[in-house]
Amino acid sequence: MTTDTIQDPKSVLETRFVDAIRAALPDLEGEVDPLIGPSRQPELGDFQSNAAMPLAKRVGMKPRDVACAIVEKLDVTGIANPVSDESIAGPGFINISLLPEAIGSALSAMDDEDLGLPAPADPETIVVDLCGVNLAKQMHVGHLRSSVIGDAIARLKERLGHTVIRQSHVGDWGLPIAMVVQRLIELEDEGSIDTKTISLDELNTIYRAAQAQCKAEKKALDLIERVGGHAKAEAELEARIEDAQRAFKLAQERLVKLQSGDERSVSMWNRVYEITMGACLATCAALMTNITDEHSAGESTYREELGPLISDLESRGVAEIDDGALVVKVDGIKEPTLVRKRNGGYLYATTDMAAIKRRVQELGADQVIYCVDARQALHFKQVFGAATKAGYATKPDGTVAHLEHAAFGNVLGEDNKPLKTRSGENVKLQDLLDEAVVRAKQEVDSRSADFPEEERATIANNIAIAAIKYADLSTERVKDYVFSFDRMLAFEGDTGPYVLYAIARINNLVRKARDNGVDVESALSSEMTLDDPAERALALLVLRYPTMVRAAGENDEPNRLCGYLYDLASMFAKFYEKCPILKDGVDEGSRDTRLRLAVLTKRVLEDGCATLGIPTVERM
RNA sequence: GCCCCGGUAGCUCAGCUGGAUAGAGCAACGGACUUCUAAUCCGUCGGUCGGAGGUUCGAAUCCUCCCCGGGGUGCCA
Repeated sequence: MTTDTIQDPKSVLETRFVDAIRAALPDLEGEVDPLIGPSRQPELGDFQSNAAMPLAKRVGMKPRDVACAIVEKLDVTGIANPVSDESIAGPGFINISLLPEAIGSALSAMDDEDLGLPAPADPETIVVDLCGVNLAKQMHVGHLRSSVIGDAIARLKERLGHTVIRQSHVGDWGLPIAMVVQRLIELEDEGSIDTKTISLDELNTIYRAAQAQCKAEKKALDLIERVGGHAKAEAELEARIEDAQRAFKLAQERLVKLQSGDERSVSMWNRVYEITMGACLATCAALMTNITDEHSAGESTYREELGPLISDLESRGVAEIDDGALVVKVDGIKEPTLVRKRNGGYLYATTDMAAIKRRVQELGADQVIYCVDARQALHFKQVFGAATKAGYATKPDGTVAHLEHAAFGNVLGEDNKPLKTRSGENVKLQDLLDEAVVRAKQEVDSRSADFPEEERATIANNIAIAAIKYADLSTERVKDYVFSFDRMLAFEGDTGPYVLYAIARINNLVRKARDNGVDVESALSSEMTLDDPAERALALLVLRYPTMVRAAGENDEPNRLCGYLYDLASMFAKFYEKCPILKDGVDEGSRDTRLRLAVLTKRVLEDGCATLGIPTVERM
């Protein structure tokens, strides 16, 4: 960047204001925040400083007098219109109107490869835990959020220049999996299934049957306990219990075989793994998330590490025996973290501690972000506390990694209850995607009948995925949200398709300009002079992009960037209505400025979508 | 019982971490298409920001208590 290009107006104003405040209040000690932000009232200016009010308290003056003193010392040469007492409003807001050429040169400065977001000098290594499917189970809407939000957070961190390692903590180990493996082996021996061709749906059915069997036992035992050994109840349930207990015992034995590397058990487990991951990773691909096999880090991969980890906790006195179980007690957390059951078995907290150890000490994470359901809040609080206490979150250089649970809420149906099918089952994620694509295709077919069939299919697919992801990303993460095809695909208002439409319009504009013989390349490097209010408003919003990406990325809040992209698309639509570009009577200067502004807007929209993992379309 | 998270327009949601008159979309009503793509734009209607106190120049935002909804709470994951 050359010295004569003007930086981001906000940071320039911040420097100027700090200088003015120092000059106006020479006795002031401590930090000074000029509190510069976009104007709340665009008719009064482009930016405002709210610094006078808090400063007034510190120096014991009236806010307005402080504002006057600041204005007197403020030098905005080269960036904004001169300020005076007229610029002060209300209790002491100072309004600033930028010079058109200052906006123009700031835009030119931003119009480079990285769109005003250069790579940081000290990038971090960040592990993002996402997706987290379970063997023998389909992906459902819960995985939608973990995958879509997790991938968006990962992309945001990548966009900020950090090194991201995605980790899918696949539920691929433990008794439930052993039950499926056991059942499959039985069914194979009976000759009633062919494991070479079995589908994930069939596996899922077997999984549920195995689970139900386990639950039947527990329910029966509970019932007997309640009726106090009633002879009739016992007789009625005896057979079922016996059956369930036998299955349970066989599953436990199967788990031991699996753990000891028994050939048939392991090969069946491998088959279950292949089938599940094949289907789930295909869905991840359909969702256009960057989640592949290389990101899978199943619970099974930690199994050899759990024993040594427990020994370590015990020998160093980090964990203690409590009522027969091994627990880690952490100051400030009432509930101790259980890491070993009375019967010697390990728990999910044990595996999660091993995961933290690996992620921090082997993968070198400065930060580990868990994109997991909000109901796990206490679990992660416990695990983070226990792992930190044990030193597993400490890197070899002695720094302690930041562990964070990026929690998300439920996906609800239109009845405001967790989304289920009519028969009360979890909605399969793939079914959800398929339906969205079908609906989008109908819309594209009717609106763009002249496009080739193959292109319409691609457009429909991208619009559907964009609609689903935008809907999932645009609300506050921790809140539940209501899933509605009609709303997200309505193509009206605050939706993914609306943002894509703005991009498509700009592409069309450029295409048309070329057709009209406009020298687009030279227009895109022309001097920009912004006169019209709609141009200025759009330009100022474009300039906020780097700040918005940082805010969204640093706080793990993709919804902020979503909101910005909608605002930008909306502002473009207003600009597009008010500022003709290729129409007759537009002088070349305005045309080139507007064309360049439109194309820069498009680049920001596309970059923002890419940063969130939202696909775009060339035309629609 | 204790802990966590929510409560903003009829509906679905924002609200830039304490700033000026609380904003969008949908729904309702009224306008703008031989058009640089109307999947758009403009206007009207719609609010005791769950309630009550408090903190201060200023509170949807911070602190306390209460009400409502959801979730969690030691040997499942």
